[in-house]
Amino acid sequence: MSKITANLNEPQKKAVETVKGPVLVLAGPGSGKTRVLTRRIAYMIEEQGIAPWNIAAVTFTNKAAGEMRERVALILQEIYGAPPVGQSSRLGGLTIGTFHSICARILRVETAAAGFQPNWIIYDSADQVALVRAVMRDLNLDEKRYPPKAIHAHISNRKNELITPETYRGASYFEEIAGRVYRSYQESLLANNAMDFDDLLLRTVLLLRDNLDARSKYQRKWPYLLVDEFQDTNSAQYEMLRLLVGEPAHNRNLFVVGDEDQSIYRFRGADYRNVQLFRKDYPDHIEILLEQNYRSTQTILDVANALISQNRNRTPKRLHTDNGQGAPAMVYEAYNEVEEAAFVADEIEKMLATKAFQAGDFAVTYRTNAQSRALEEAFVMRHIKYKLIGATRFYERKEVKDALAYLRVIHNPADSVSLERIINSPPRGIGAKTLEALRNWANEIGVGQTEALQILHHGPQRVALQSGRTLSTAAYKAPPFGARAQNALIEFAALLDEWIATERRGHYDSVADLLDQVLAKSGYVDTLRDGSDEGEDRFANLQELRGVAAQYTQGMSALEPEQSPLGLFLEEVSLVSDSDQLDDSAGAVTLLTLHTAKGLEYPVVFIVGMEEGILPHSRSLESGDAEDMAEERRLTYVGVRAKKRLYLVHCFRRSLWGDSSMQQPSRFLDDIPPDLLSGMVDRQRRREGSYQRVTSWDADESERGQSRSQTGGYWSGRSKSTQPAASPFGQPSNQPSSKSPSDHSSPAAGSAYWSPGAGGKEASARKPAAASGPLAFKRRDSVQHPSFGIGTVIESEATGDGDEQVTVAFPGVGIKKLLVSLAGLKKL
DNA sequence: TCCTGAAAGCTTTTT
DNA sequence: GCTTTCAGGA
Repeated sequence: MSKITANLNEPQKKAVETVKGPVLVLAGPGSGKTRVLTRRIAYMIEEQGIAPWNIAAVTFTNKAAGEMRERVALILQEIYGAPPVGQSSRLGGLTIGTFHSICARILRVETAAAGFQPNWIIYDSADQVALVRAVMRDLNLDEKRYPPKAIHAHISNRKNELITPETYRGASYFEEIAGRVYRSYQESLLANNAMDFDDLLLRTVLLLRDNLDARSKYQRKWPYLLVDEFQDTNSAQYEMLRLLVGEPAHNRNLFVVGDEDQSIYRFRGADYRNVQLFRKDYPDHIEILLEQNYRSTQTILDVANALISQNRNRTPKRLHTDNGQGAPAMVYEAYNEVEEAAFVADEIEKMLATKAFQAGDFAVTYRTNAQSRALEEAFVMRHIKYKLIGATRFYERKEVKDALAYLRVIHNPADSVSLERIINSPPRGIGAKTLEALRNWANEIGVGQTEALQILHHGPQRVALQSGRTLSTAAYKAPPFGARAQNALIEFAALLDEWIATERRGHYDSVADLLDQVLAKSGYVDTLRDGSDEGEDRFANLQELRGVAAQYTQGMSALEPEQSPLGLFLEEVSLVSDSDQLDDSAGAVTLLTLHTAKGLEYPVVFIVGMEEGILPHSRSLESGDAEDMAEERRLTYVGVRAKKRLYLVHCFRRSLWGDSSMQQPSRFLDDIPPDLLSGMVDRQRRREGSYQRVTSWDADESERGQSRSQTGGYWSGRSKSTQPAASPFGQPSNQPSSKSPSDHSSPAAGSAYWSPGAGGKEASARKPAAASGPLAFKRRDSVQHPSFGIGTVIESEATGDGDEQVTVAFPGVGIKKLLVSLAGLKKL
């Protein structure tokens, strides 16, 4: 038996060892799917002798990709020891990346192979909308009647359905307009030598579909394909997979892992029905269900099940766990979002005080980014360290975008969107009028704006000579600028020219050098650092960007010859997401949206804003589309990812767009059986609009043994409730608790579990067998390893997939990182 | 051309 | 409530 599959349960083992595909794995939450994927890769390489360069694993975030690669390396190193001398890694040539990054690589290579400069750049969402807006202005379309954002979304959706401007057919007047914009937008992208996210997929699919050579080349390159989060694939991505796999008759090796219930990206074209398509397209596939959960307590799992079982069109799964019953999920109604945040912060403080948890154990999740503000304020006030994921994304900050725009224009002078962004930033006397004139003049000559600048700077003869092209006669006429404007333009053109030359000749060590030069000579930094705190903040962000840029050096382009360091830098920066920056440092509470929370797990999870209009979101309520509502439910389901404690919090009132309105508790709360919850609110009474402020817990409650007197709070519908009376820290008092035997046998349940001061007991009472439970090893433990001998634990941490990674110092051997499930470590 | 203050519009979710 | 856009004056 392979050591790689030791300690896996039967379905997991089957998923790893079934090397003949196609394989469809439907994996419930917390069922160890990352583990299965990483071990399968390790198994293919070491046990099956498959070359790593014949394997491609596709994920949806760069972070997941990076982690997967690290974990595979770790497994291989642990089981088989250090790689043979001269071979730095067993994983050489292994492709792990997102759909988008893999497509970008393919397109770069193919562009270069076709003899073109692969220096196109990738536009982010803001650039894309800006370009749509510019195009619509040219077409004289009313932005009020046709919001550029909506038009852009429509175009993006069509692209994800593989509809090109040529095959586009508009069914309504709006769509007819959108079609015109689409065509024009696509032309503009081409003129700017740019692609949007959707182009990366679309063009790769078209390449593979229409170009037999390219198709067979990549089919031969990657006979082994693995896909994570398969339910989040859109039509283009599914088609790309199909093309890479080839005819089903080839019986090529396709392995996909997904969970229809966790499909939450419908808005960007993801279609969980691809699971059904897969079944149909690969009738000989093997289907494996992973139903054992290693993450959560049974109660939390029951909550999740109760939520998701209301959805139709799903593959029923029976999720179960050995982790024990655990405490009920807690429902709390706060008066408003300020009190909601205060409640969350209070609870976290109390749990921190028990020492049973650290700040990094907590996640506070919400539907929309806007909800983070109140939480942040509460945390700042209480000096609780937190990290906020995603609100103002780093790469969307103005100063960062400006700096990148400079670099983009240097890399790709055709990029007029970036040029227009920086041409007068800092102000250098090139205002709207001058810009307009430049645009028109460039149009007239039939060149890009950067080239027009060069004509202005060097004269048409020299530009024509250098580019080897004939310029139109318009280029030789006097330029239409006033003296002042023309001087400003020429001065800027000279700067740009110098930078472009520096880059072309490779006269910079790292991208950071280039960035320094640009920011200094453009005067950008001087203008930014105006002495204000804000200026310093922004400058600090640029320094952070510089830190990233410093990693892109001349040396690295040897690996990817078709790209300059600058090109590599710009590409990677375009394709990272904010969650990729999520570090695992345990020092802070994490604030993040439900979407970004997917794939992560925390001992304690709060879902705030469990209200109609927030979760489910008003857009989904108003659309009346059952699929929209189903997705909101899946999103809630995805959010239920606590290992031990789950809080569902909602508000009585909430301020939205300035004014405050009454909120109804989320319908999803109604779907959870009351015996899984504590702190049940009498929602009937709530609907009648009454709200009772409770500042201290009454005698009635203290009799039940619950203590929370030190913290005032809001509570409603409790004392005169028609439903089972409930306290926030215990089970519903008149609910029979016989349902869960562990409630009685373990202090890790019921009131003691939740009350402050009982944390010590809780930690010791936990079952050591629980896979995702407490860690089996701690600092200073003496341990024995079969080959390394006796050592001392330096550090131990839970890995993302329910395993535990222990760092051990072995005297005379060195420091080793070991996975508990594999290493055969014994505690002495 | 650039700065200021007022007004409008805005918020799902992300590669 | 907050950010982006617009209008008007220097």
